[in-house]
Amino acid sequence: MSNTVTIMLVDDHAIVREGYRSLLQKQAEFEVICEAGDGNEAYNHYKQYQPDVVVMDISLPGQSGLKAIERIRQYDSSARVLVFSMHQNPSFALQATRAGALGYITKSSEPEALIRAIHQVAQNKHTLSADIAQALAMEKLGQEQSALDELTVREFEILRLLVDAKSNQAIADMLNISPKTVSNSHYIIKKKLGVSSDIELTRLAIKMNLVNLLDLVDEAPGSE
Amino acid sequence: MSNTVTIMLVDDHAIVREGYRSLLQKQAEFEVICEAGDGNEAYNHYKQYQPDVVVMDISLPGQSGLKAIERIRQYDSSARVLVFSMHQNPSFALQATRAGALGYITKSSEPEALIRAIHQVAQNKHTLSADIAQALAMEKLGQEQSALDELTVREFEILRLLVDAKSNQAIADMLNISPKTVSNSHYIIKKKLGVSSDIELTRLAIKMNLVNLLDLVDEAPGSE
DNA sequence: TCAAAGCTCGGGCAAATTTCCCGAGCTGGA
DNA sequence: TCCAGCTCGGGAAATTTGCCCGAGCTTTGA
Repeated sequence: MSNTVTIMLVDDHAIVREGYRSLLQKQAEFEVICEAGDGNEAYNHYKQYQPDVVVMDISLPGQSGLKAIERIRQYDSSARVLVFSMHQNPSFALQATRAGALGYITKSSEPEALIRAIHQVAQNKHTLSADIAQALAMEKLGQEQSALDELTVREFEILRLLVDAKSNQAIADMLNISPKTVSNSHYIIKKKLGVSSDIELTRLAIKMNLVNLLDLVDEAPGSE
Repeated sequence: MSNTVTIMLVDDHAIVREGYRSLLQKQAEFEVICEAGDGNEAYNHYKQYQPDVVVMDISLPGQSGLKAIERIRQYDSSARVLVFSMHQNPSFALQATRAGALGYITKSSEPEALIRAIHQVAQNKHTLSADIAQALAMEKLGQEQSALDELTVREFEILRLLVDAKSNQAIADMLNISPKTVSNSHYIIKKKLGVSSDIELTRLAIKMNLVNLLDLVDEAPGSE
């Protein structure tokens, strides 16, 4: 039997992809057959190359990685996606699995953990990195359920764009929905999260690690 | 003469380091002789291994990577540090060079750019990735001033209360003015600061250090 | 001392947005 | 098949924003 696992890497940074590619290629049983820099490309490449496993960073700029997972899973309901993210917030893991990811592993993990996780996912098994599993367990115990989990996948996605200071129109264009829907979602999100102003919303988002504080200082120069 | 360039990698994510190591080792003339996961370790390892070039992600959690650069340069004023960061904000590059870095390159760059940059830095030459150079030039043209100085004292005061997520009515009571005045000021402030939504306003305020980030994290529900 | 300039405060009012409710069209179970 | 829940957006009232205005200050400087 062939043990080779074909892999697609999705990350918006070319160098980062290159690094992972090098790392993964050391494992004889892995073969990185394609890469993508955004959600759209990921979807198209998936159809084209049919990798066994998709290793994806969901924090893609612009088009959400979550959406890409959904689309890929829609196209191929047996697609195996491993989310590989810098976010240690369990809510991200939750949203990712809701979107159809089989595994979620943080970049803080050991390299071996990534290797292991890919093997797991290749065998269609769920996998979570230790830190996330722990955090999730704590959350379950503590009942301190993050209000973020109340949000649907779509709402979560919209929230991320909102707190990224994108306009309703821009979000609407990005998600191919009406600005009115964005505005409605904005309202629902605030309601679910129990905040009454955008300022509170932004603070909450930062508190919840939905906003990378370092990005704040970043304010990309040529964006939009 | 020996063309080999010895390198220390500094990044808080082990997997990421592993990836870069794989990538760099492909170049025969590079040798990664040590790694560090935080600023302290970077400093100690530098003293111990004396690498030719330090390739460092400054976005380390906790102690800043900038601080580490300063310490390393203090110990060895001829240390050659290449900052390798996800941040496209030129001010990061500025801060990095102030701290003593010889080069600054973003993760969005091509892998070859990283290789080239390491060579440059090894030869004690300055280097900037193209995107940063461009952004810096733009900024010079754009004359980005501290917009906060435009605000009157009163406006500044109101701004601080606003981004503290206080309601118009609460602020009005606090300052003994009408909510309408608060609302007017709110508008004027946004206008002066050149933002169009409260989300942008909040982000800006955080960027400008008007908001105590510790306060934000403080009330966090399920963390720690 | 008077005028000019600038701040603070708030009224007015049209335009825009938010808030809340509603129904339609899916989809994934039970 | 039916139910539940998600997504999407229309409608309409309530609220806020955007912009302009003028009235009282206080400060500055000729």
